[in-house]
Amino acid sequence: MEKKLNILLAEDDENLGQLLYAYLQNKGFSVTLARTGKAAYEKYNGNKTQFDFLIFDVMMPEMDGFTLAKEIRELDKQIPILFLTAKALKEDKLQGFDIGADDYMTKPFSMEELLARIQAILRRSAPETRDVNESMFVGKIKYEPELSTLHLVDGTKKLTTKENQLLQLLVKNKNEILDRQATLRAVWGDDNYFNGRSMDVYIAKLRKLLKEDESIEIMNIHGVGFKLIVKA
Amino acid sequence: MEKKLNILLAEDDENLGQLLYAYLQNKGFSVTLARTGKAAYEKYNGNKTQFDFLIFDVMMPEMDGFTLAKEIRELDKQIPILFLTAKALKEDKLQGFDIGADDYMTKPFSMEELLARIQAILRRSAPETRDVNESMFVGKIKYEPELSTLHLVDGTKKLTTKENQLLQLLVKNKNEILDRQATLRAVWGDDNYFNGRSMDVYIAKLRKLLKEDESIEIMNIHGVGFKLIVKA
DNA sequence: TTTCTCTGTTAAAAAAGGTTAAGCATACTA
DNA sequence: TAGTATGCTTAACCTTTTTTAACAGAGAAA
Repeated sequence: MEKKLNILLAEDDENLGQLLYAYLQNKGFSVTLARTGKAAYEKYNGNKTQFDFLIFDVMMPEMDGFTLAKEIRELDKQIPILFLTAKALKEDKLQGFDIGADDYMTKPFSMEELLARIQAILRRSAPETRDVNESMFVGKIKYEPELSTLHLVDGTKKLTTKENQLLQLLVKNKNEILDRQATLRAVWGDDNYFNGRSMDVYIAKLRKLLKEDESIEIMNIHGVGFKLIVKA
Repeated sequence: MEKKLNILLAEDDENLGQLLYAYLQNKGFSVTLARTGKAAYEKYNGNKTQFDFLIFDVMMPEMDGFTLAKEIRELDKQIPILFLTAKALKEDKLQGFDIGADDYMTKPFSMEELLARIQAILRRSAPETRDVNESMFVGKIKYEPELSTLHLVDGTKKLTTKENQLLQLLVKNKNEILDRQATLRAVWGDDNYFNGRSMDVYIAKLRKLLKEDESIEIMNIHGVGFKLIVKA
């Protein structure tokens, strides 16, 4: 039984938004529609493990699609992103790919082709990495992000909101650097928070929780961020 | 050193074929050019493991791109295929995706965009899973760059971020000159940092760490940079 | 040689991070 | 409604990491 894939769609045009929403829903996807880039960013941050595919209009109020994608790319290097744009300008397309777009569609486009491109991208993306939503293992420790629970040797530990958000990001960037500033923005929501130490306090909490598995290490990259390392 | 990727390009138009050949070759790919679908099929069959990426014109004599792709898809479900076509017709594109295309470009297109799309597809198909346990030897000393650890005679030494970054660069350029300016940009990220002495301090640190192995030497090339020498 | 620039090394200053505990707000609950 | 538990932030203090300063040598050029 296949799990329904979750698409986050950011499109400010009411009509097109509704149309895409209905079409993709009908094709078996679960779709979340956001009207602005900012709304999309917040929905993404609300539950990072929720989405499997991102479709962003480039031109949107409050936060354009490129900026939005750049933010999210810092937190998730893998998730497929497809841009929609009215402009067919070459530089735009190239900028999109530079950010790490997987594809690019110029309006107007046909629904069928959009679907075909989504499927082409999904076919290529590794399925094992993505369908880990409901439960996964960090080293030997079972982790259920949806339930905010860690299954430790001495029982199940319920994580707090912040602990869970931070661990999700670390896990998603396993063996890669998780940028400090981007994390502060995503979890603590404040750009000018750079002096706060909350994040460090939470890193300490997580280290303590995870230390029963010696193969796990949260390594600091001085001045940049943290890296969750899971040794084989 | 990165492995050169092999592209099989099937294009019957002499001019476009040559142009693409030269461009992709210049961008660091190894390209095999076939003038007909049949020729491409034969080249593919000559050595199936040879190619990493396929680019097919749709309209070609003897065997069209779709038929060619269909044939090859039976033998290899994974290899990325990108179609080139003069037609922008919807049905054509959809037929292409149906066969299992990864992307589709309509002539005329820009070389840059072609490259961007190739890279987007490759980025997805090779989910660069960096091996955390990768280890190597610098002389007799075991070095795990991903874990920032050196295994010295008197125990395991954990390198700091900067020590590790610098050592990685030295090792990557073993027995070759590592340019000073380039290193400053790469590790210290600052173009106009050319007066700072941090790098020299870290060279000194590394020398101290590595001096237990006499076959290792970090040599200064006056005014240019450093060279990590490992005697046989 | 003389002079200037570049490098080697050490020590001290400064910045960033690790950790614990105290404060604060908020929600629960008796 | 007061008391209590919970989650988060802030402060404090200490450690580690990085940068800067200082001075001595080495190398290159005049």
